[in-house]
Amino acid sequence: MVVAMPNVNQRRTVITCTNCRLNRYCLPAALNKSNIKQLEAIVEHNCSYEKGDHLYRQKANFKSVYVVRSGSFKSYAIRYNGKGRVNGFFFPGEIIGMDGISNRSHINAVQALEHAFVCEIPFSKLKSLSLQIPDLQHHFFALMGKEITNDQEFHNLLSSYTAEERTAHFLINLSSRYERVSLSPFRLLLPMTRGDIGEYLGLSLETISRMFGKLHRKGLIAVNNREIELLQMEPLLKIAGCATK
Amino acid sequence: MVVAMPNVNQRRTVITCTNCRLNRYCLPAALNKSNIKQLEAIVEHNCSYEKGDHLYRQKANFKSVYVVRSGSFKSYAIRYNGKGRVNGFFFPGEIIGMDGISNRSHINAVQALEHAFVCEIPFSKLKSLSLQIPDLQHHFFALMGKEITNDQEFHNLLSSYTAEERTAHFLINLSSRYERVSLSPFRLLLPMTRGDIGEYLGLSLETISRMFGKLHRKGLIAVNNREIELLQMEPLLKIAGCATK
DNA sequence: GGTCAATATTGATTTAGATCAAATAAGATT
DNA sequence: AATCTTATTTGATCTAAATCAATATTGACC
Repeated sequence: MVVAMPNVNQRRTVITCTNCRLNRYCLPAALNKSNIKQLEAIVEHNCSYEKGDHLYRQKANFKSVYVVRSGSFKSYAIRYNGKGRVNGFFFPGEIIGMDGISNRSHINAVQALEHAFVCEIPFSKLKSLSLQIPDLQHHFFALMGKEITNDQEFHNLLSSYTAEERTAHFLINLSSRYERVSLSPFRLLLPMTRGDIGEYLGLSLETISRMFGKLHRKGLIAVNNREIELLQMEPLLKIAGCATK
Repeated sequence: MVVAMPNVNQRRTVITCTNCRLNRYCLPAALNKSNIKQLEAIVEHNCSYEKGDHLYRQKANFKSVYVVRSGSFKSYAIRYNGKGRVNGFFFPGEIIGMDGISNRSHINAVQALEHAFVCEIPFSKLKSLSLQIPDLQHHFFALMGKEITNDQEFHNLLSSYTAEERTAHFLINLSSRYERVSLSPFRLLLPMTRGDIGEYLGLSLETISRMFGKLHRKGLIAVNNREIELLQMEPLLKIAGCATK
C-alpha cells in the first residue's frame, strides 16, 4: 500500500499544540505561548482514523472543527438526485468541518483516504475562547476567509479551464500544500484515486488518466501509479494558470 | 431600462439599521435593540453607486464588508491568463466583500448592475464589536459559513450538472433570494446579461439563451427579455436538483 | 504464492455544449 | 425620430471530453 502522507507524529509522548510539529501552520500560529496553552486545553488531540473511516457523514450534527495531523481526507456530498461527489481534499495542517458552521449540520461527508490522525476542536469552545483572545478570533476569520477565496478560485477553474489546465492546476495546488508541511513539492504521493480527482475537477476518471499521460508525454511530469513527479514547474505553472514569477 | 431591484429605501429620512426594512435579513437580525445601536454606530449607511460603478476592484485593499440595501451587483475575477469571469451576484440583504478577509486584499472586483445603495461596515470595527457582542461574532461566523456552503454546493453544480440543470438551478436560486426580501419569487427581473449568467454557470451565452428557450418550450417558464416568469415550480425544482419536499 | 476486487490505462465512438455566423431586438445617444 | 451600440436569439458546424469497452495493473486477502 502506498502511504502518501507519512505519519509524522507517532511518538509516544503526549501530544499538545505546544510540541506539535505543525503548530506553525495551525491555529497556534497566531497565538502567544500563554494563549496556546488555553487553546490546547480545549483541543482533543490525536483522534485516530483508518482508511475509509468517516470523520463525519452528510447531515451529521456540527459540533467541532478538525485539524489534520497526519494522513489525508476527502469530503464529498451527494444530492438527493445523485449528483455531485468529491468536493475537497485535506492534508496535514488543514482544517475540516467549516461546512457545518452555518446551519449546525454538515453538508458534506468526510472520509479518511489512509490511516490518519486529527485534532478535534469543539466549535462552541473555540468561539468562547475567540471572545477572550482577539488574535484567535482574527485568525479564525482569516481561515474562513481563506476557505472562501479558495472556493471562489475553484469556481473560476471549473467554469473556464480545460481538462489539461485543471489537471495541471490540481498538481500545482497539491505541490504547494505538500511543501507547506515540509513534504516534497516535486514528488507527490497521491492518496486518492483517479476517480476521486475526476469528481473533484468535474472530469471523468479516464480524462484524468489521459491528462496525466499528456503531461507526461510533454515531459512535464513522471507518472508511476499514485506517485507523480513534477519535472518542469515553469510550464506546469503556466498551464495551471498560475503567475510564474 | 429594466430596473430589476426596485430601490426601496429612497425616502429622505435618515436611514439606520433600526428603521431599515432589511434588518430582519441583515446583521441586526441576530442582535437585541441596544446591540443594534452599537452596530449602527459603525455602519456607513446608504453609499450610492450607479450602474457600472465599482464597489471595489481586484487587488484593492480590504477594509470593509458591504451589505446591499437596494439594486444589485456582480463580482468577477480575471486571472493573469485571462481566464475566469463572473463568480457571484448580490441582491438586497446580502453581504459583499468576504473575498478580502483572508489576505487583506480583494481577489474579485465588484460592479453595480444597476443603480444601487449599500451600507459599508469597516471590518476592523466589526471585529472589535464582535469581541464585545458574542451574538454578533456568532452571526458573522454563520454568515461566513453560509458563504462556504454556498460555494461548495456550487462546486457540485459546476462539476456535475448539465446546462439545463444549471440554468434551472440558477432561476430557482434567484427566486428564493428574491422571495427572502419580499420580491416576487415567480416574476424575476434579471439585472444581468445572458453573458454574465453564462460566465457564472460555466456556459456560453448562447447556451443560456437556448436553455431559457428549452424551459419555455416545456412550459416551465415565460421569457420576455430580462423578465423571467416561473410558471411551474415543481418540475423546475426537480430539474434544478432541489428536494421538492 | 494465488485468487479476487479495485484501480488504471488505452482505444473507439458519441454527444453536449462551444464556436462561428447571421439576423433581430432593445436601449442609449444624438 | 434616427442612429448606433449592445444584447439576444437562432441555426450550422465543430470539438473537447464523456461514454462505452476492453485490457492491464495493483493491492488486498486467503
